[in-house]
Amino acid sequence: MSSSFTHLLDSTTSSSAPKYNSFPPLPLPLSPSPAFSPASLFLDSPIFFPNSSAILSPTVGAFGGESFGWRNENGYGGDRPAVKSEDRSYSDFSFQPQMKPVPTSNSSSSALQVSVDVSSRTQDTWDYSQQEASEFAPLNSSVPGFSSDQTASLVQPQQQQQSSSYSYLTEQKKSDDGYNWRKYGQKQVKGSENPRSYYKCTFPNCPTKKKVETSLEGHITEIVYKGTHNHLKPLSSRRSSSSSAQLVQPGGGYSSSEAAERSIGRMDAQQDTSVSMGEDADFEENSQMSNSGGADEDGDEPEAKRWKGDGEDYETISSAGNRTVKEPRVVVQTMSEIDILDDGYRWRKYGQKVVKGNHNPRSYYKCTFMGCPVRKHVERSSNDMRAVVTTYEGKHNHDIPAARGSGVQSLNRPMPSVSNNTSGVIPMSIRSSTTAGHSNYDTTASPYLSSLDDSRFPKQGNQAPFTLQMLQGSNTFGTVGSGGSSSPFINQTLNWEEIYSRAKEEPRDISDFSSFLS
DNA sequence: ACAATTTGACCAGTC
DNA sequence: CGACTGGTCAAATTG
Repeated sequence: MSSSFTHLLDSTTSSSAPKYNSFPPLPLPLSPSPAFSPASLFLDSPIFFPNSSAILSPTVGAFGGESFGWRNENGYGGDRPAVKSEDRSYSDFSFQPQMKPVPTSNSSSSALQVSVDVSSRTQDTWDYSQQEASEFAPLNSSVPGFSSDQTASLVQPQQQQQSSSYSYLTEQKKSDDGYNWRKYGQKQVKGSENPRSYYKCTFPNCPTKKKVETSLEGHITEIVYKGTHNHLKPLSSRRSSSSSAQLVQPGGGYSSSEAAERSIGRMDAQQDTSVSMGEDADFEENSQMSNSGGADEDGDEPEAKRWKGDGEDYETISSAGNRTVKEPRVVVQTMSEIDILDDGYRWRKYGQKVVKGNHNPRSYYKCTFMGCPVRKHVERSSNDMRAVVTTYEGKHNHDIPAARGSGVQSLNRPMPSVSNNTSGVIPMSIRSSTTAGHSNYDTTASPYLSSLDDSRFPKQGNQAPFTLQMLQGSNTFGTVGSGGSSSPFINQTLNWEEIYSRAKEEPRDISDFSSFLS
């Protein structure tokens, strides 16, 4: 944590105001200068992805960032409420215990908005501490043109927080972190007497959600973010409505912010009907992920993510070090493939269920390797009986068990999984455009990707040859970072919900895929 | 009349 | 297979 920032906050914040710890200094060699070039950011950033696919796709970071797993981060401070993000490595800020009871979503910020001229920064700082470090960073790095400002802000926490002398009234009317949120649910969860409230970012198509637990007294005890904002913070002066939300254009103005937004937005498109197809089309045309035969967007759950209940709690899987990343992966295989296909791991079936929208039962499996968190579920596509959709969640923390018929395995293995690094690409993974878009994979796999192109890629005889391009396309939206990545920015959770929803909702993907295979 | 919130029902996933 | 849980939806309610 950057002690300086923290101190600043502490010293400037009134006792009644929540205090946030900032993220540790970011390793990004970014310059806050207006002249800052997104391109340079992209190239110079430590989080730059070595893998070409990642580079090629502007969406990698962006969408990846969208990932929807809930990110949890524990606040520093023992008694402080914990702010979580899926990636536990991001620990960033905490609230003061003495925070007064305020509406869950409005815990802090008020003061921030006071400083108009730096509103964006102010907010950024705040957000940053909460989530942007994790969420935006990926976006910035991966989306050319995406606001360098934000990134810069990460590096330079501003002091806006000082204005902490805000009134609660103000606070209550504004979102705590500079974003506008809409509450869409509240529930009493087991094991805690504190009610949990669910919020969605009101910015059109933004997939970000957060859940906030408050004590009976109204103190926020925990905040968990899910997904990444695909836009800049709304100007403080007009935060009121989602529709009116404005993008902050920091000083040099990055024209790309719009593009970034758009591209990102696509992920959510499904979620939000407001997204026009035309935009989508544009997006694809302009984006580098065009080839995707299936790539799609979104991160976690952003687009369409919605199948009902999408917000499931994703299981977080620890990848390397502190990070926990959820990574749903969807693999579509034809029945014939399935017969011979074995991913090399051993699975224990622990459940089966018929889910809405597909009368075919979905089985649920867990990897039997001790301590391995990976799960998968398999179901026959409702749209194409020849296809089976397998969705993986998590990364194997071990190598493939001793072969049981090794030869074939290597060829068919749908998901390469190498210790923590499975992330990346899933060989064979076929993702429809939509699916891909949602993908939450961790493309971090930079190292992974590079390996993808060859050995890891299935090259079965009659199987459709997957090209690197295809892989890239599929990964395009993958989430950034994760496994093993040391950079907090890189981590993103997967949107597995979206992947999921897409697989279910967009038959076309599956069929395309099938045809592709056949 | 409108927007935001509340709240019971529904769903997917897990046991 | 059914019970349970957390997350989401969406109608009803509130401001």
